[in-house]
Amino acid sequence: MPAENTRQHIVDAADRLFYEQGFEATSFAHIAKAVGLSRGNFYYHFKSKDEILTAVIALRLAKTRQMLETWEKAEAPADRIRSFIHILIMNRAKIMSYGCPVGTLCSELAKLDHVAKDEATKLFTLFREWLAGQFALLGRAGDADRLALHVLMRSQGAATLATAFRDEGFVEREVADMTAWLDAQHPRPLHA
Amino acid sequence: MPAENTRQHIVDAADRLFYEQGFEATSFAHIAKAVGLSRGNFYYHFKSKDEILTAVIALRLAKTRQMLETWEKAEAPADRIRSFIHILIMNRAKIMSYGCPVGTLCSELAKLDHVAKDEATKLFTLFREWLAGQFALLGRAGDADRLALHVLMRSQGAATLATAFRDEGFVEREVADMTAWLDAQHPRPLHA
DNA sequence: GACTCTATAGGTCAATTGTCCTAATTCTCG
DNA sequence: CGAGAATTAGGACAATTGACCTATAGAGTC
Repeated sequence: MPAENTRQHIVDAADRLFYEQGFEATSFAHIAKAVGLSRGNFYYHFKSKDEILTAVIALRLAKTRQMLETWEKAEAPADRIRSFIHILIMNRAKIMSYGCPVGTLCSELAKLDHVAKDEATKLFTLFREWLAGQFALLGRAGDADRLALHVLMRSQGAATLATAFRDEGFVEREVADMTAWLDAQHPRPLHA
Repeated sequence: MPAENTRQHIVDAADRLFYEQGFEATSFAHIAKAVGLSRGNFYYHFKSKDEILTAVIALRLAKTRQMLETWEKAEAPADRIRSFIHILIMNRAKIMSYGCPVGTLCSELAKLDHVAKDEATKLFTLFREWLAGQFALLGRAGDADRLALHVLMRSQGAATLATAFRDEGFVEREVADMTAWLDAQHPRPLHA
């Protein structure tokens, strides 16, 4: 029982630290201190640092799926997409400090040419396919994937610039722009 | 004479390695090996790793200014902005492997809460102000900065997704989209 | 040739890295 | 309780990190 608990604590701490400091810059000692565990004990739960990374990515995938499910509660696909866009507002404080958790992780793993980089990209794929599904429901099945990538692209760009300039007003303006763009994609509400 | 030469070699190698592997992941030994120099000798040219980073950022700022000057050769401001947009095409191979040199550096330094992070942001500011200047020439002085940030945002988003998905077609489509958007910003060519 | 300044090599330093091992503790269940 | 498994602590490992040091080679000047 405490085993699964400890494991979860480790993954939670690693998840936070990988986001705030980056994967490479976060050491076993950092995670151990955050969890209040001895360094040696780590290797009972995880055989390597890469294994922790895999667990963190799996956790993020699960959390993301859960978040997407929550957004499905909204009736209108456009409202669901708005939920996605509004993460930028909801998490603006953390984004201005550490960027987008998905984008920065993928970029770092790409530079390191890490084995798990494709696994991390699945986080993007999850959003991509979900967004495409919503655009299809909006009657844009023909270019749903293109539109999904467009929304992803704008979110990523906004997050990167938000981190660099630390400008809250910029984030709000970009979200407003993006929402306006979204409305222009489905002139007649609910035409599905 | 060979001193300035060696120093330049170090900065060039560090510039490349910081881009390809990231700042944190690049060690003195890596740079030394790349230049073919002994590790110890480094401290004659640079007192610390941060000092090399400062030199690299200064180099990139200088290179960027030079690049912007080159683009000014184009008569029409819209063509100049198109030059900027086309970096995505020109450097697509490297971008798909390592992302945007500016965006990824700023993101990494933000996570590390590094002293030089504001200095790195100046790279963005350079593009931002130059782009705003071009939009002003297009008769959009009123919202020139907003438009400049928009172009920067799209470039950053496109670069991040290009790295994650390694999709060359996506980059080309985004550049086409962005160019179309640009044309829509100045209906009458050269209205300045 | 002696002197000075620049530049380089190579060694040393403590600290930290990821990894592994063993001994001890705690827990579970018969 | 007691046997066995699950979990933990703490140390040890070689390798690497950024940083510093001294000795020396080289070039140029007086």
